[in-house]
Amino acid sequence: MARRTQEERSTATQAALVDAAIDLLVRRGWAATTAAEVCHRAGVTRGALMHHYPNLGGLLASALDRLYDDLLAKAGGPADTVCGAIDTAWTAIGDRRFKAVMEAWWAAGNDPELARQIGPVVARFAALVSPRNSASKRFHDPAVAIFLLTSREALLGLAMGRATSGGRPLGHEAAVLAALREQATALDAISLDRHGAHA
Amino acid sequence: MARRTQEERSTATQAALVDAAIDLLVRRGWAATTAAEVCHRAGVTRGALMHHYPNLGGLLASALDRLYDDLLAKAGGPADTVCGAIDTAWTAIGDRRFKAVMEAWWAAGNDPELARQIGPVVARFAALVSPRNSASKRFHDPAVAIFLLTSREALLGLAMGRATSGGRPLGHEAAVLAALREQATALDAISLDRHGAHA
DNA sequence: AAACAAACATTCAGTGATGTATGTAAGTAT
DNA sequence: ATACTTACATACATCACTGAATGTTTGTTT
Repeated sequence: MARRTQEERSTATQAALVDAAIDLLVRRGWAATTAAEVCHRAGVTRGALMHHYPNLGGLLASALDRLYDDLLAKAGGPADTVCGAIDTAWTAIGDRRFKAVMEAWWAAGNDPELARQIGPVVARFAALVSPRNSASKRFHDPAVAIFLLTSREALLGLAMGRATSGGRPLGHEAAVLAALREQATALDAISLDRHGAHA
Repeated sequence: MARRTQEERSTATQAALVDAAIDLLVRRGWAATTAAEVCHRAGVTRGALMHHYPNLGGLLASALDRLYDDLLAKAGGPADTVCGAIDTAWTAIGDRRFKAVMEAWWAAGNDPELARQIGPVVARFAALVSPRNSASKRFHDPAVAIFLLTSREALLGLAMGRATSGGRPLGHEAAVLAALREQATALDAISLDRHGAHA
């Protein structure tokens, strides 16, 4: 470690804090994600955290924000097929780090104060996994819309099953995913007949 | 309040504690369900709690156990149609008190110690909302089985949506439920053709 | 290199939760 | 009526977490 500029130092410790926070949320949950533990894992002291963020909540909001960007990049742009929409949603929801989002989501549901602090980023995630942001006309078909809504709930259920089983996928997870994709593909075929011709 | 027998006193305060615990879990979540707060709402002191239960976890396990019995009675016996299975599951999952179960379930996922204490009762709930306990032969059809599994995940997703929205149902909840019941009814019709004739 | 600012580290006081220990009142047996 | 047990209440010691205040190092400016 030669000489590092101030900005390099800052971004390095911020990254360490953010990574440690996400990892801790995923592994041990919201309650165990304490400032002291995050700092310990990040290899800094609580003074560093308080210097960069107003409080623990501020760090967590920032960490979730970065995680959102990561998952968004991983998922790619909005899909234009039903099956693609399923895959996009599962790319985000099925990621093991998504548990951090659920932890925050769940905690915010019980704490209005916290909801104000991390509400915006949770809303971003809600939009990411929601079919509404897919502007494709094909999704305006009521049958498609309701299928996507139902599927999203099922994917969240699977994610919850994982989260409450130590991160291990449920035994029927693969089968459920396959069934959803099959239905989606069928809907795509129908939809292509109707709307696909005049694109 | 005339003279009460010891047993009456015991059951009364135990009921008060159990009810307060469930109510608190539903309204304010796991973290806010502290021994002091539960006792305050139950109108007793922490001494009473410690007298009847080894610790807070013991009370919560007992409370969830009673809640399980309540929801089981409300749901009725195992259904013999696909649509009935959906309704049965939703009778339990859709109950507002089910949030208490989810709170415990979620917390136990992050705390092995807690998992040992409330693991058994959570497992009972898992079985209640699982299609596996329906012994009907009709459910052995792979298409039916996978549909039930997928539906259960979707119902859990809806319950989670409620829980994280202050208990208010999501806007699309009714539509999703209707869609699931419609699919279930269709499966029942097919299944009746095949197996129903020779009953 | 001196002066300054940013990036940390350390310490401290306050809060809230928990389990235990002990005291008291209500019910039960003889 | 007395001894005894059960059902509580109160008081206490402890621990974990937090935010604030202060001290120290590292980098930047001139």
